[in-house]
Amino acid sequence: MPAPRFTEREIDVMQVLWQTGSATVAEAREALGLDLAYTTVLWALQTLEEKGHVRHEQEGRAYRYYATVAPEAAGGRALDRILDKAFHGSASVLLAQLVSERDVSTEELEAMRDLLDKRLAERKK
Amino acid sequence: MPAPRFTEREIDVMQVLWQTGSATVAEAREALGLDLAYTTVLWALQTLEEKGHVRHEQEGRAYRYYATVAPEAAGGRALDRILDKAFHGSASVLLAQLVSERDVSTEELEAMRDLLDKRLAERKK
DNA sequence: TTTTGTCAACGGGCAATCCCGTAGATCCTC
DNA sequence: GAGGATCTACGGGATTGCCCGTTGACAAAA
Repeated sequence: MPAPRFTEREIDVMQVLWQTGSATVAEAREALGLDLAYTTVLWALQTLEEKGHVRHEQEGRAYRYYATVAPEAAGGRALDRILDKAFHGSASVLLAQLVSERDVSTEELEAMRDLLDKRLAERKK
Repeated sequence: MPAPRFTEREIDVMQVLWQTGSATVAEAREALGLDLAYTTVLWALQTLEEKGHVRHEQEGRAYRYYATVAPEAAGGRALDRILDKAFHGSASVLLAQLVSERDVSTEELEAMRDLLDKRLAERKK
């Protein structure tokens, strides 16, 4: 229900959780690579939990944190913003930018085209 | 050289400049629609200029502001971030999110597919 | 000349973000 | 037990984003 909006650090931490599935503070700190104090990472996780984007379970003496928001949901919301602000709401202009000036593999391009074909076929019906 | 990164308000203001081409403070304030004080909009433009994302020319007694960054460039950079953080760097997953849960017209879908076809054809050569 | 209106510049205030040091609890080892 | 390691909780400091009121410059109208 809540529309996730993340700050800089928050999204860094979320990325770790999305990639690893879950993490303790120490694990997240390690995965981040940045040179942050333990309590800084703890603070980020606690504020994320306060906002409901993360939950934790006790694991021994430590907390293990889990994302409660799927990356696609967060990404989708961010996409909305960019689409509106920078691409006039045009998905095709966004796509053009996405595949230009960026190395997208042939396989990926084909997958993308197939996806669109499929969606167009459905629409025809 | 400059890697544009915008805050909330900044992007609002940039959007005005992108849409209208240029604007004085008063014009931008008007176009924003939000109920902001004159000096608040001025502040936003001045900080944007400080960061090099905007420039101004004298026009009568007022300044006329222009964006120095194309919306596609700003959007592309933002896309980079999302692609990396929320979509594992996969453009196709991002595309899937883009066309689902969002109303994209059939024409637009076709334009997107054609774009990908074209790009794939070029790659074959 | 006086008044009025519009403009940029300047400074201050508030809240959020970000970061860390310290304290207190708990467990493990000796 | 005592000492060390590891964890969360708590509070404070620095920075940044954000917003506005006031001031002074300037010109046009009265």
